Amino acid sequence: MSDELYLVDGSAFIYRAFHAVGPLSNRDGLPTNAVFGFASMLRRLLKERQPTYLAVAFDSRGPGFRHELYRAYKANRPAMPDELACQIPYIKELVQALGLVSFEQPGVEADDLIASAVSRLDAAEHPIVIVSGDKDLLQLVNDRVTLWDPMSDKVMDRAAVAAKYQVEPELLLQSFALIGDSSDNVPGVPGVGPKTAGTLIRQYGSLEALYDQVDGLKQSKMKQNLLEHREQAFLSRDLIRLKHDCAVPPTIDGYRLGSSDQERLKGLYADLGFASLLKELDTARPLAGDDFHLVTSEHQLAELASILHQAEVLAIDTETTSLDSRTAGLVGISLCCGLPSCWYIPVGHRDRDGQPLSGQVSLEALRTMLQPVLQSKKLPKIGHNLKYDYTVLACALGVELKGPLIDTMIAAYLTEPARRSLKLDDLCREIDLKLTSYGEVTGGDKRQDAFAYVEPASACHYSCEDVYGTLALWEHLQPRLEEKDMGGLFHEIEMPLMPILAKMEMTGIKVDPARLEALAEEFREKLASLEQQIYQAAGHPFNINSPQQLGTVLFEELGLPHGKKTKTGYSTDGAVLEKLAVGHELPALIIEYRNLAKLLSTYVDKLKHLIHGDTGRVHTSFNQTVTATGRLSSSNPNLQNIPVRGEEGGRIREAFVAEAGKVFLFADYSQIDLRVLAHYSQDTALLKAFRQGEDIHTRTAAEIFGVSPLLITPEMRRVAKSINFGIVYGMSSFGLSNQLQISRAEAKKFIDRYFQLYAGVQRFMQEIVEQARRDGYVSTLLNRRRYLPEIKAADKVRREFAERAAINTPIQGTAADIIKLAMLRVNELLRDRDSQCRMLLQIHDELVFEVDESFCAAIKGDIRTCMEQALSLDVPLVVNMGEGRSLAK
DNA sequence: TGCGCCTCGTAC
DNA sequence: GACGTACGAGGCGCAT
Repeated sequence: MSDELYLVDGSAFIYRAFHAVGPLSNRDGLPTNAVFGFASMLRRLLKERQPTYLAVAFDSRGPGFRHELYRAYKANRPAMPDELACQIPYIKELVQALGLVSFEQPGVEADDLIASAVSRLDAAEHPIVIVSGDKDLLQLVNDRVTLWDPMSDKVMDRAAVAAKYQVEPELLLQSFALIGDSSDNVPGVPGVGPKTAGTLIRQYGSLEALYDQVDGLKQSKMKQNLLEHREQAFLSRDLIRLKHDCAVPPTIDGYRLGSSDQERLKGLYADLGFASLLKELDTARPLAGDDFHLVTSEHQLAELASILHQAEVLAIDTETTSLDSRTAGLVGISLCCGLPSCWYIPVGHRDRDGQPLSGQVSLEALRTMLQPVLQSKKLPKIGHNLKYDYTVLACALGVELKGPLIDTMIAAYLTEPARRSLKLDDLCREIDLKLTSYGEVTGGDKRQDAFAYVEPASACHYSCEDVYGTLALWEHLQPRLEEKDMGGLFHEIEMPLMPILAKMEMTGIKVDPARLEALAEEFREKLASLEQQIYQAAGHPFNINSPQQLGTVLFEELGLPHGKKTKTGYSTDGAVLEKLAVGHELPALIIEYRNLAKLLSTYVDKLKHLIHGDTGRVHTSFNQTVTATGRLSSSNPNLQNIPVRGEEGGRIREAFVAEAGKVFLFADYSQIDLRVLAHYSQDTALLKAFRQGEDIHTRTAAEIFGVSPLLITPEMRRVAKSINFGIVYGMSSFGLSNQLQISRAEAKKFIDRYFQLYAGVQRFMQEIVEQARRDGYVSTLLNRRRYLPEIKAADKVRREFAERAAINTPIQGTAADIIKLAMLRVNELLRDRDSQCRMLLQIHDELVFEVDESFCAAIKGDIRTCMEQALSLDVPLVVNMGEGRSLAK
């Protein structure tokens, strides 16, 4: 950061930019070359000089005091062309958006404003750089004031002025008065150029002194010119003399750079079509990194440890050999217990041949020295995606991170779950921190363990930046969480949940590879046979997996009636095929083929590859920052969508088996969504149904069909069940008619009847949409938020989508809150009973445990109680339990 | 070859 | 266009 004040001659640069940059215009045909040139100049200035103080001065429009002195002043200048004039407002907008101080005053030029600023601040002896190419401003140069022309990158200081004009800058005005300035139509004295003027002024010191003694000059053409143009010389001096008494900020603080308005800049650049500048907006200020320390010895590590013992907070980032935290090797760890000091401890860096580098710390020393700090229950630990580091430290170092845990990724997610990126560098960019990218530090090395080959010094810089950014981010996010009253949700639920999820992931679930293999073989055989039958029925081979080709076969070649269409062609989804199956053999074959192909590729084959060699278990990731509603998600593999319906689905579940001597214990909430709906809506009928422990679908059927629950047929119950589900999702009569294959009129009758009986539900739906419109967001019982900006969209499709989300999110999200609470409670219950009972999976409304056969009966009731008592609603929460040796139950 | 989007299908 | 939340496979078009 430079301490100098930069005074930019804005008007001069506008002209120079206009002429220097070739023709350029935006999509609307607006000329943009001057704005672009101006923006580029400022960009370079800001980037290269990183000024703390900067102001831009502009000429005033219309004639000024110099015109009053001399009508011909600048008379030789053509008027500003329209193509330039129309760009001026954009340049001023740019300067404002950049957060720069700017001045403009009636009747005076930019030079005068700069001179006034110099005069004011020169007294304070503040160093000043005038940014201009205009020689008139050289008058202002002195020991602390220089002139810099960024175009030519020339700096004019006192010495340079003296060399060029043979006089000190203080005398330049006198000299210039004689020389004149043809570009401004300032006359001067004919025949007098820089050399002559320099000589004269050096000798006499001023115009007055010169003319006092002009008689003494020997007779010459020059003397004659001086005498003849005496008035002109004095007038020229008045024209060139800069005004020093304009109103400008009196102290340096008035010139301090404000913060730029990124949104405004984005809008401006977008309007002007400045793609390159737009792109660059994303590159914020890089970190200086002068307080980043590489720990190269155990002695230094000991010193660091003693500092950390005093710490009140600790940000952590681990660098590893793999994205898989369970198996990753530790390469280094960076720590920060308060900005800006950060440390990097290298432990696993290797040379090109894979040999360990010297100047590192051993894993053992790291563990010994840091364990007390890492396991301190008092010291808060901050990380970005801390579950990753938690797992690495547990698996690679054998240390369980303790203390209040703080994950900035989760914090950012809670404040705005719909964010498109939760990556550390993207979030840091929003607080104006530019972090080095992983690709930059590894030099594009694509190996999984590329980081191990990074020089410790570069690794130190990179890793310290991350940990610095993480702490800075937390300082930014913490108040935002509090503002939204989400501190409780964050500290009491999400963060304590994180290590529970980490342990579930580390534990994994056993999968029997032999069963999978047998299944794979069977499926492959069936698929091969189906494939032949399909080709036969179609008349020729084609790619069955391509909906496009399938559409051609079904609807063009075979001429079957096509139903709905997708954006890209005919729909061939299950519902369509189902209808076609009555009239032709092919659709039925496709349905069966699709079913098996899906199971084989997504589950059987995929799972086989994910079984971990030494444990025979698969380890999913439970993602805590993905969904819009607060649910968890599961990936690699997704264990939340293992098939459960259908015969083959059950066969896949059979491949998930409990360890010898153990059984799976299943605990799932009964109708949690509808119970939450009852609580939210306070609907009398719904509350009553749940309080009396009735079968809700049968009850609903009885209501809408107007018969005794005893007379409800399975078909009637199915209809009621569809409605109950549909309600939670904001389904329309169209959707219901589709779902049940009934007419829209019939579907509408059912829905109307439903709302008659459950009027409170309808009121809730209206109110929650209203609330979303008013607040811009909806909340769950535990204060989780989802913003729904599109609830005000003019586009009906978008708006209605947001309305359905407004209805569904409090329900789905509250159910997610409840099961998270339950997981915390159950975790307490099972504390220190790891060997007897471990939580393995969460599937939205269900928890799966692996329990000692002998312990199952004893713990079952307690788990049920934990879950049922997780949160007190106005209806009871009911949990169904089951046991089995496999997930097939 | 790699990426993003589309369609489809699985779960709750 | 029409039912909310996810993950992921395979196809396909496009940029590299």
